[in-house]
Amino acid sequence: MPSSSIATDTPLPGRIRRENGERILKAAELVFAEAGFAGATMADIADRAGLPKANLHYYFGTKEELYRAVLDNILRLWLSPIDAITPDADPAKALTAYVTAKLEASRTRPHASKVFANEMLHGATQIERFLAEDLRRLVDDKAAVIDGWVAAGRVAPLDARQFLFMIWAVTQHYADFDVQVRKVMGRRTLTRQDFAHITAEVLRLILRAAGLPDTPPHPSNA
Amino acid sequence: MPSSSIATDTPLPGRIRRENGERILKAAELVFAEAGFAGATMADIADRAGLPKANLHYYFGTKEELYRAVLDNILRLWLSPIDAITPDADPAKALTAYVTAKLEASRTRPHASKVFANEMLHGATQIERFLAEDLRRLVDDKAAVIDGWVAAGRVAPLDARQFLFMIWAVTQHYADFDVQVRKVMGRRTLTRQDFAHITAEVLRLILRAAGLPDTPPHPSNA
DNA sequence: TCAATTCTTGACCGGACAGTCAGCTTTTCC
DNA sequence: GGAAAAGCTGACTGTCCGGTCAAGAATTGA
Repeated sequence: MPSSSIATDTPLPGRIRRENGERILKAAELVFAEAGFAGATMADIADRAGLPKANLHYYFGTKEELYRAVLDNILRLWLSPIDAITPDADPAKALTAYVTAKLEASRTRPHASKVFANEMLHGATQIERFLAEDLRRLVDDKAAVIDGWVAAGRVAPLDARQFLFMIWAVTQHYADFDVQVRKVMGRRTLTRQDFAHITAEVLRLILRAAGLPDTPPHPSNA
Repeated sequence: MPSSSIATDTPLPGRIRRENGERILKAAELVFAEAGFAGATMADIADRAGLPKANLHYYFGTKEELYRAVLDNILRLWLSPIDAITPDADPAKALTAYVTAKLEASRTRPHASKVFANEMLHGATQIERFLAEDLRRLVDDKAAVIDGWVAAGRVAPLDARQFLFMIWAVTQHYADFDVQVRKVMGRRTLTRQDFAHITAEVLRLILRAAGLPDTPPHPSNA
């Protein structure tokens, strides 16, 4: 649907490849999210992308290659919002920004979250290295930042790694376990309003867990 | 392996059925946890149970029937520890008991947790009714209890449902995403000691989220 | 002991699925 | 305009897997 923009109509070498590649990746993310790697079929992905199956194999040699491409996209997406956590940021503001961004990702990209969760659940064979290297480094960094906050008395004493796990677990829960959330809350779907409420309540819990005072969101003019 | 107890050696009608049934269920839980429903094969389950494949179909007609039996076992297991949450319990004690029990379940029954998570992730088609009826009722009940605590000023203001989701998300995270936790913490496996540490830190966070004072665990003689 | 019941299992079947390929069309670039 | 490159696809194949079955072995209960 973004093909209605002006530039994409310009015929350029590689245009077809890029457009179809993206179409396939999008369909694949959806199908992998719904069915998992094993349960997904190339035929189903092809149908949802509106392309014949053989065409998928023209762009991505194998199912596993396609799956890895989907995961790559997701990992890139995954890491960025944590940038909010920096040594001299205000802890309450930084955590608010981070949690809000993670919940927003759960709302707008639930399929990405589910593919990631599924990969974890089944042993993370495709992204072991990512976890053990990139992610570990990142967590070490951010844990050091939070430790700094603790040492400076800016947040209450806590284990920074478990605190980060908690933020991940809670925010991704609303994408990964959305069925459970919906059934228990008696909703057919989770609306933007539902997510606004959830964000406020989750922020309250997480900020309080960090020993930060609840700041009721009143329109400030600072 | 529990066949070394005295009673089970006594030949009794139905003994074989029970023993083989349990063996298959145990193997199935493991394989479904590792591979998901679609990725699991009856042949693999049969191998792990040490039985020929045709025998599985004698006890459980179809793969789906076997899967449902595995899920039934898990759901029963899932609900029980929440009993700790009652109107006139001490909130700190009740929550400590609940969180500890949930983390202990993640440690001792990680496969059960993963099967459950996988079922959620892929739309909960087998347990929709359970979620919408049993679980919803239970959550309504327990949320009312927690609301009572809030109204009495015994815990800080919070949305009881999101608070329960948070406890579930965090505690189950250590079973479902164990790979991530291990890789990031640089552990090959999570030991009992690791879990003791995790339990203490998670409790600290959750109790503080509920506005309950941190009580450092010193040996009391009350 | 012996018939009825329960349990066991190798061999087999049909359908579904990932992946291939040869021949075709479209696009690119000079 | 035309050759080369890139893109497309229907038809096919080999494998894997859930499920069946018939014939036999073990267990039960009298």
